[in-house]
This record gives sequence, structure tokens and C-alpha cells, in this order.
Amino acid sequence: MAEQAGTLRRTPLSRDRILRAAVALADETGIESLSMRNLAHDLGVVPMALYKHVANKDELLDGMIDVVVGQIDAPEPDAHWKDAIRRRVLSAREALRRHPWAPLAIESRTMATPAVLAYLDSVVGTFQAGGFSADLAHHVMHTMGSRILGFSQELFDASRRAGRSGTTNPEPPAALPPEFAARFPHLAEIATAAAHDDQSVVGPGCDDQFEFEFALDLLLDGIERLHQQGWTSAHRHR
Amino acid sequence: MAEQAGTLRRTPLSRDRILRAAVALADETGIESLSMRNLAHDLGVVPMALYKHVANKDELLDGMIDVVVGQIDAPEPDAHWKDAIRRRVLSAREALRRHPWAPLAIESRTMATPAVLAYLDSVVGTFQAGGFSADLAHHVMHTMGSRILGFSQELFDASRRAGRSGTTNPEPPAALPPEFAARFPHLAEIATAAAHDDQSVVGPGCDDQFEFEFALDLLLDGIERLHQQGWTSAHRHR
DNA sequence: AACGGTAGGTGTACGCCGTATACCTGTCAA
DNA sequence: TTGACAGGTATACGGCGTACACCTACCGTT
Repeated sequence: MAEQAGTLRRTPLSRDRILRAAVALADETGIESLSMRNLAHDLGVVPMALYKHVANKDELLDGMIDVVVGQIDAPEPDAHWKDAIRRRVLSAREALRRHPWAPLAIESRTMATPAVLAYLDSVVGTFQAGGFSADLAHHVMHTMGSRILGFSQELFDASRRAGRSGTTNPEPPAALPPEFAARFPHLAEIATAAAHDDQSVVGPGCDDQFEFEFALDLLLDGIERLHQQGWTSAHRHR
Repeated sequence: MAEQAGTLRRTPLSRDRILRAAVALADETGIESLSMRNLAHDLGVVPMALYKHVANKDELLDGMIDVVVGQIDAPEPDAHWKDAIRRRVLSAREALRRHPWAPLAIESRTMATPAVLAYLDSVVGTFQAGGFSADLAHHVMHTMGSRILGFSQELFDASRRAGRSGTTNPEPPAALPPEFAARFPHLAEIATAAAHDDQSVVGPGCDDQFEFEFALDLLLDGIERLHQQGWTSAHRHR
């Protein structure tokens, strides 16, 4: 076996093998010590070899996120919306907890990855199947924030666009491409529904401040209710 | 003026001047292009000069966070808790919006900085002054997550501890030092109250899964209520 | 059987990064 | 006058992402 030198001794690289190795490496040693060099070493390969399969490190991270998000359970088609959402979110939480680096990675990426969008789209679909208007579904998505993904974050916060200056650059927010609407129909619907007076667009087309206060007030109202009815930890087993 | 060479031509460095310059640089060019070298250049100084005033880049980031969090309005002592919290959170949001890099910076730090802890402590205090038990105040802090800071995040998520492996390392969670209790009395109280059966500790002493579901159910209940009462965007001006 | 193209792994190099270490210089107390 | 010390400097190291040129084993075509 040592004879057959150089021919097919080591299994060939592939985007998939790279992503899995990257996820495993991040799980074991933390995201901050995931470098192209370390990853290549783990795969028994020279760093530049990776670049034949992923464009750069950012794309690698996106791929890793998609691996994790792909582990979230599929929706149960027949359940009541509330139960369906609850289960789905808890499944997301489990998936993300297996990969503690994932929340920070998701937050730090500039745009949501396809798998994340697909997941969000299907959650919106569940709300709508439960009779929610596109309008309400939209606010509700903001309210849940990244809790929908099993952690917490304002997913659509425009100011988060990591790179450039805090000065809200007045780039004309491109209308969302038709291919987007085809792939993520529910997201597209709430996005266009959100275009109150603004242009129709996914990100800055909605009123961030309103969404924030909507969520905040919903929380405060819920908290007030608990307080008024004298909640104690005895209620734990609800 | 050109004669008086070298004596006091440039204003001397100081930790404060460094932090302010760092915040300004991050505001203008984004956190990812804030390097010790760029910052030093902006200050007309050699990179290593910074290290006489800050220990390393992590400490610099902590200092920057404290600058931002320090801009949050002080609490209004006499207001109803709900109004007080609401205003405070919206003030936090404004402060953070002036520095779009701040949320990600806060999230990526391993531990909360003193200014963040002080702010959280005073929010807990507001809840308790409004008649909340330490117990309920604790859950409520989790529920609001980093929305309390004007964005959104599970502040106490143990799995977030960026560095090490995802395997929940069973380090004995050190009892919180008495000096902590002195500086952040309200936090200390809800932390010890959270030690249901566990050891008394700030982080892992509480049941993350319970806190997550508590918040999730509060949200879902609130959402259900909106849905049942036929909420539409006509309610916007509440 | 010979051959040219190509997919995929390699080697080297560049410009960044954070920061350890040693050094210098101006100020000020004794 | 001296000498300690605070604070700015110079140099250097190891690590990072990745551009670019190369090499090589395989393949379909002729």
C-alpha cells in the first residue's frame, strides 16, 4: 500500500470536504483560530489548494454557516403556527448550540446566506399559513429577531453592514431582483409589504426605528402583564 | 514656531485621547480597518507608542465600548418603571446607532466591560424599584437580551465565550467576587437569586434553556394576542 | 499511441497584522 | 549634577489572507 505512491493515496479535496473540516475545526478550537493555513494543514494540503474550491475566507465562512443552518429541522406542515414556530426555533437553537461560533459568524457576515434566507422564508411562510397578514408577519419577524435562529440579534439592522462608515450612505437601495422573489416568495412579500412610503427593498425599505419600538413595546407589555399577575418562579412548570 | 523643535509641538498621548481617536476612526472607516497601526498613524505616532497607554488591542476595544456605553442617558429616578426602561433603551439605541461597529464589538468581547455592567445593573435596579422580584427581574433581563442595549443579543449566553471549544468545559464557575457585588448590587442579587439548585454564579448559574424558552414564549404569547385581536398597521399610531 | 487542455495541488512572495524587546530622550526630584 | 522614570521610537518576529506562476496527472481526441 505504501508502494502505490502518489496516485490516489489521499482522498481528493472538495468544497464539501473543506466545509465539513472547517466546521469541525471551528467547533474544536474556536472560530478565531480557524485560518486557511490551519484548515489546510488539517486536510493535509497546502493553503493555496483551498482556493481552488472556495473563493476566499469570507465565502468559506458563508459555507460553514449554511452547513449549520442546514441542520435545522424541516417545518412540520400540519401543526398550529404557534407550535410549529416554537419547535422550529428550538430546533434552530439546538443546531446553533452545537456550533458555538455560529451566532457570531452569522452576525458578522455582511449579508444573509442562502440557507439562512431559505430558513427565514419558511418561517414567514408558517406565520402566513397561520393567517398572519404580510404586514404583521413582517413586524413579527423583526420582533423575534435572531431569536428565530436560536439566538438573538436584529437580523436586518442596516447599520450592521459591517464594512463602511456609520454615515448612512444614501445608496439607492436596489429593487430586489426577480430571482430573489422566486426563491424566497414569503420574504419577498413581506419586504414589498414593508415598503410603506419608501422604495420597495428588503433592507432599508422598512422603518428600523418603528420595528425596534414595536418589538420593545411588545416585550414591555408582556413583561407588565407578568408583573401585574404576580408572576413567580412557581409558574416555571407552565 | 518651527524653531521650537521637538519640545511640546504635539499634544501628548493619553488613554483618553487614544480611545476617542479609535472611536472616531471606527466610525469613519469601520471596525475592520481599525488597526493599531492605522490608529497610531492618525495620532501622528508610532504604533508601539499606544502600548504605553493600553495593554493590547482587546483592551482598546473594551475602552471603546465603554466610551459608547457611557453616552447612554442616566436613568430618570422618578418615572414609572415601564416608561423609565423604555426611554433608557431608546437612548441606548441612539448611542449605539451613532457607532454602528459597537454591537458587533460588544458581542465579540468575551466578557462585559465595566460600563456595560454598570448600565445593566442600573436597569435591573429600575425593574426592582418598580416592584419586580429579583427572580422576575432576572428572567426579564434575559428576555430583553441585548435589546436592552439598543440592539439584540443574548448577553449571557455562555456558549458565546468566543475562544474555546464548543464542548461545554466544566470549569467550576467561580463564585462571584465580593467586589463585584459591591459595584453591581442589583446584578449580584439577581445572579444569586438565579442559583436555583446550581452553584451561585453569574454566568452558567442559570438555566440558559429555561431563559430562552421563557423569552420565546413571552414573545409568542404577545404575538398571538396581536394576531387574535386582528392587528393591522392601522394601529401604528398607538 | 501521441498529444494538448485542463482541473487541481504546490511554492514563493507580498503586504498586512499584533506585539515583544531593546533603546532613546526629555523631565524632574533629590 | 545626577539618575530614575515616563513616554515615544526602532527593529523584528511570527502569523495572516491571498496573488501569481508553476507543475503534474488525467482525459478525450485524433
